Amino acid sequence: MAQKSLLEYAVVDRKSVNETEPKTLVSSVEAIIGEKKGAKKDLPEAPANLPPSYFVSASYDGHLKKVLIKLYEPQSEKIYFWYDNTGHKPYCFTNLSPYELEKIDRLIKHEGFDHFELEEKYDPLLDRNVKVTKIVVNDPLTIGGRPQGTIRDIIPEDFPKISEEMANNEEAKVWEARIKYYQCYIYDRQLYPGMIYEIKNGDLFPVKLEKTEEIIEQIKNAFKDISLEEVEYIESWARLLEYPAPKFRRAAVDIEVYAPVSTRVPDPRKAEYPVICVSVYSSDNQKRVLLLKRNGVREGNEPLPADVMLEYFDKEEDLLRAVFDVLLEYPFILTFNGDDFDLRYLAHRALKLGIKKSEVPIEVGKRVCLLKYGVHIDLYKFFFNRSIQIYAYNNRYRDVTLDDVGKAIIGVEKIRLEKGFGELSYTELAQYCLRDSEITFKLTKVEDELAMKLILVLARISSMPMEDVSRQGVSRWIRNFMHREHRRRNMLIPNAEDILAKKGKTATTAIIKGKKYKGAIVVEPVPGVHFNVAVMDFPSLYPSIIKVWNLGYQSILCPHQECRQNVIPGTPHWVCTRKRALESLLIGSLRDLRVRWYKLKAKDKSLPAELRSWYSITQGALKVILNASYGVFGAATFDLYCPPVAEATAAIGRHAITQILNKAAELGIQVLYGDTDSIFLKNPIKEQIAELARWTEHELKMSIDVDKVYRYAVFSSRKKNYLGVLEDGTVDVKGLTGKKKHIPIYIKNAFNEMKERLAQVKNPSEFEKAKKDIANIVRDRYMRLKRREWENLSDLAFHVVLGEELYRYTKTTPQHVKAAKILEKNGVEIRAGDLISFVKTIKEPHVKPVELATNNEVDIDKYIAYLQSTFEQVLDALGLSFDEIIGLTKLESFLG
DNA sequence: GCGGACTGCTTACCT
DNA sequence: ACAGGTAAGCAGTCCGCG
Repeated sequence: MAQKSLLEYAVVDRKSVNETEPKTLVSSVEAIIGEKKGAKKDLPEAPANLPPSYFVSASYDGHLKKVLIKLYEPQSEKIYFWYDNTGHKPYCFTNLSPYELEKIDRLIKHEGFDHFELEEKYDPLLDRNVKVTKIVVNDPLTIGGRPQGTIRDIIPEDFPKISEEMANNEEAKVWEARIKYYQCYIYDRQLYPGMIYEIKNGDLFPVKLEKTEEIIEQIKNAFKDISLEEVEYIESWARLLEYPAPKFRRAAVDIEVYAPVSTRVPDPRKAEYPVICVSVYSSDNQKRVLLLKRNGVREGNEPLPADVMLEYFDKEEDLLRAVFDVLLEYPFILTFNGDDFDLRYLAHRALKLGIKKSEVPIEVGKRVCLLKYGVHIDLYKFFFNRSIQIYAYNNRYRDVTLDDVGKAIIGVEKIRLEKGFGELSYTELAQYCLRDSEITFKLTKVEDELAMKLILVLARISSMPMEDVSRQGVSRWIRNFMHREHRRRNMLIPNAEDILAKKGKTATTAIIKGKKYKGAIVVEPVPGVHFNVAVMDFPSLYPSIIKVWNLGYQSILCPHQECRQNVIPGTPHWVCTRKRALESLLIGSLRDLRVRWYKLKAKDKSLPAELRSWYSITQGALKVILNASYGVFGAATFDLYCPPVAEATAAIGRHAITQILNKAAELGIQVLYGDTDSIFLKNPIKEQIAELARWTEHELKMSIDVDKVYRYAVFSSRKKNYLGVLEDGTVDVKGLTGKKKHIPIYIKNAFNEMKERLAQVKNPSEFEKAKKDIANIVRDRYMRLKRREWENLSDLAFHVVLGEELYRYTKTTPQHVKAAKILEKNGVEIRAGDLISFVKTIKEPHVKPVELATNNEVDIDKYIAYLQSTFEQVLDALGLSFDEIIGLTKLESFLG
């Protein structure tokens, strides 16, 4: 019965429609609708009515000159298209009057030019309203995006030629000319990607859910103590975060291409070799492997799961068409590196085989590959994102490869191949290929579909389509929600160069050479073992500072005379007392919502598990955004780049922690260590902690609380290097070499043994025995090294990421680069980002890729030195010496 | 010509 | 394409030294 209504909402890719090839389009439409006859041949209308559906994507249709919104209807699990019907057009702003603009021929006669409108907007840099002219055009490319002849270039180029007769000294300026048109549309219409909409009589309406609205009322009530303006923001954030997520019907796709030289990856732009295998692994339990029949290939007898469908194709073209059917069927398609390889290869290969462009359901872009029907998520891009890697997945994976990410997150690794694709039997190939799409799919399934939901939540926060949010970095997410709010409040979005000209200067000196301003304070640790250590910290210190101190590009160094007394400690900068900065409000409300609602709800055992998991995902997404919210102001690539804002934030942070340090001393508490936003207190009593918290709240207007208590902590004399054992026996290791992921497992294993032993220590008296055991662990590892006892040479390998392309190392040649160069000579393709594994050898150049090395060339002394330095970081704090531990051994072995 | 002191480069980590 | 601060190891350079 759902089928019938589907016909009404005919799902159609209008983008592919053109005069020459209407028929092929219709057939793909029929495939989607599942109806062979009766489909319209002319341009079908957008659905007149559509039940509640998720806004998952937006783009611009160059043929229709309209914004296209893709809606995912969760009942039918299909994508429906909605085209703008409001007549919204692209535009930008200028300070020139229409009268002046009339004189610019290239503008007036531009084929895309439509008309002018006069508008008044608030200019946040001047803190007053300004009159601007809105230049409305028919096509986004008229404003920008082409190499020349666009409005954003014409105006500054041509105005000086006429300005004399205009008797105007003003500089010609253009604003908001670099915003993607579909984003502009989303902001103006106040649409929220990721949220639920319905279509009624052809119009798009947001859907309200009563249940969710009730929760939002609860949240508002929980924030009765703060200003109305802030509650408004909290409410709108909460709405974006509380609305439920759908089930995502999706399929992971992976392809294998025949390659004559097995070490060389085929070029997806040339697509010279046949696609020999494609696997599909979907949320509706389809496991398919499509294989190309080739001469002389064995059937093979590798075991495959019983529910796998193997499909053989005589012609490659048919295989590709079958894959395209998959791309037209699933609303969400997952790949790992599909932008650069799988989808790109498929598209080019299809054209090469004579398939018409209109029949290829892939939109090939410069850097991305999107789909005509659904949403393509390239998980490589998503997992590559540093913020996602660190804050959402806690640095669990190191190397952004399907193998490493799969191993770390779902415990499934790629199948190792001994031979090239050309020599594999069908079943070997199928097994290999299917594993890849299996991992790809499961990466989005694990932890209650964390990856999909994160993308959804981030799309809501940032007002971006799911495709964009999964591919772009945190600074884009932040920029976009700030742009959105500028538009919503009728604020002119400033040009980066104008912010910089007015507020680009920093006034402090960084400790690190080449940095722009001074950062955080790290307190010198007190070396040794300390029992009962309380760690107090400011939750989200920098976002709190931005909130409390009203920081933002508009408020710092504001134009008002009376604000100049409101100086930021440790800087000559002042901050506005008259007007609230937008960033302060946005980041502040997000911070409060996370700390005071989502973090609590994520831990609330009284909630059903499913809801709790959603809250946990949400607070994680907020963490990612908040953690970056200060840094972006110091990043030149950020559109609202404003170095004094970042500098002020750090300066206030230093001020805050210094004040606390003084207060702690005054209260007679010994501070063992501190870093940026934390202080480690030795054996404090409850009253001291309470007083410190009370004082901070009162004096600094920021909260501080006990984050954790270590049964004991071990400090060396090094900053950012310590070890703490929690009450439950968990061992926190920070910064120590033994934790770093590049060190050989051989050394790491010994370190972990020590860690386990330390976890058992409960009080000072138990320490003595533990010390002996630890000495034994070290000694044992040392002796085994001396005797050259190891199971596998790979246990001795160092693993270092190649940060640059090989040829770019011109200043020095680090060891991993030497190893990489040797690999390259051996025909292995090496690229930036690759993880290089090497062992230290006796002979020049003292390194060798582990793949090429043998046991007897290992330089034992180098490993002993490494073992020593790794352990000394802990041993000296325990009052043990590596040399003594080993010296004893020498004596013992001498005595036999 | 050699070795120690030093600086700079690179990576991995902490907040 | 978020920031600055810290540690470690190695590469490369400078300087003194019969």
